[in-house]
Amino acid sequence: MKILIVEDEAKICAYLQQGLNEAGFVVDTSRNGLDAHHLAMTEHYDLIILDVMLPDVDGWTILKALREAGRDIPVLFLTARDSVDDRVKGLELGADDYLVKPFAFAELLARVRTLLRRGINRSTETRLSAADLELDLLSRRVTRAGQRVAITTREFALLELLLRHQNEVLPRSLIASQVWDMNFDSDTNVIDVAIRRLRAKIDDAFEPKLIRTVRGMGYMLDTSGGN
Amino acid sequence: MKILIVEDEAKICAYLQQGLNEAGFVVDTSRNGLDAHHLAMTEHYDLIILDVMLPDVDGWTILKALREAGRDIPVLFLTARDSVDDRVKGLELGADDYLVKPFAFAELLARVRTLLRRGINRSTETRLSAADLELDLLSRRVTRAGQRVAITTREFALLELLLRHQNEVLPRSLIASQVWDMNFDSDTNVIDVAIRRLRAKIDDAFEPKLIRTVRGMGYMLDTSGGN
DNA sequence: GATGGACCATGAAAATCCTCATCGTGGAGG
DNA sequence: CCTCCACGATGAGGATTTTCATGGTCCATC
Repeated sequence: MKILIVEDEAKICAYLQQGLNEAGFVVDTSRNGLDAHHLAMTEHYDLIILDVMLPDVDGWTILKALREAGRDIPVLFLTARDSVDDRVKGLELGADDYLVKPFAFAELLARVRTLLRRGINRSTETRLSAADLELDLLSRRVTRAGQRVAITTREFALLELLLRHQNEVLPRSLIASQVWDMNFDSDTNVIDVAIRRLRAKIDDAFEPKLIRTVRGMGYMLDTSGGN
Repeated sequence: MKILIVEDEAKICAYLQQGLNEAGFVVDTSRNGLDAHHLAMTEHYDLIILDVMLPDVDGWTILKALREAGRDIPVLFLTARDSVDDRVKGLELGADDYLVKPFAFAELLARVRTLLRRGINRSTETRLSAADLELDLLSRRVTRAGQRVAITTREFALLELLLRHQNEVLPRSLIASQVWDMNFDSDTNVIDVAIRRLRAKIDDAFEPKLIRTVRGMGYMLDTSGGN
């Protein structure tokens, strides 16, 4: 599997390359948009990791050019934490996933694998939702019944996981591995507490309750309205 | 590469197995000490991951038996956070590394790889030290000039990294990748702050200063006493 | 239907961590 | 030698996360 990394910051670029190499991928890198575009048009890549902020041409432009040239390579966007609105437009151009800096390498790797596994692109997921709960992956914004809800990083990760597996029971161990990097400490209740915080924010003041406890199993995001 | 996991807690066992499988290892598991011993004696493994707390025979006994039978398989111990003194003895029996629960999977994987890479066992590292600074890997205890110093998880990870690479300059990016799971946010000073906290604990009140800043490069643990 | 135990919920406190603003300092270039 | 600038140090503040203690609830068993 061959991956092209387009990222101007040398350190980040080097570490992504190293990390992905160690994970068994062949990796090319480009530090600017023009070379990136050229490479993407001439070489064959299974995936492109594309920083939006580049010194010359920005990421969207490159993506757009690729798509217009009929190239259906999966693209994983790297975006900076701020400057939200700007970015939305880019993702609408056909990126396949996004990642907001800063991020853990494990996270990147997981997404890379997902993208590669599902083959050619499956169009952008900008938001997830269940009932009247909406979660905007790009801006990391959450609304319930139209109301904006403030949410922290961990809470977001947890909620995203729940939403990506609606109506599936998620065992604690799975949650721990996804949201806490597989930190399975049998005698801690971090997850319970995190669920509690999440409920306080998105369920306490609303109906129907979305987060359901499945005794002895774990938690699930239940859209059936309770039955 | 074939690994044997000996761990009684089903969840942990399953997740280790899954994780290591995905990382490309062949994995057998055992939920108790007797089977584990039997497997280790009959099958060929490149590494054994061994929980000390088992329902029947404890980890040390198994390790001891293996060593006495002349089996030089690398062993990675999993220990619980508490009950410190008990454990020290086990490690003296010839385990090759240890890991204190809870731990991140990334950490486990790193150690597994290290152990496999360096081939047959290289005897236990129970503690690291530099000048009058001592760090007990098992109990996660730190002393400077004989005085016990309280330390947090992150601080410990950072200090361990510095100690494992004494007199080498560690670039920020490397530190970020090791201590923060490759969380490279170019404009944050988490590392600086963490170094600050560490210095406050192990350097401020002592001489010589061990943590040295290498301008433009990073930090290093310097045992040369400053020159 | 009572009892006990495992499992979960919850609030509050404590620990830890990160951000931010400001200050200090070393070194290059004048 | 002086000035300026980039880089690092530092303290304070706040946000987040974790721990802990307690209380509630479900369910198996008697």
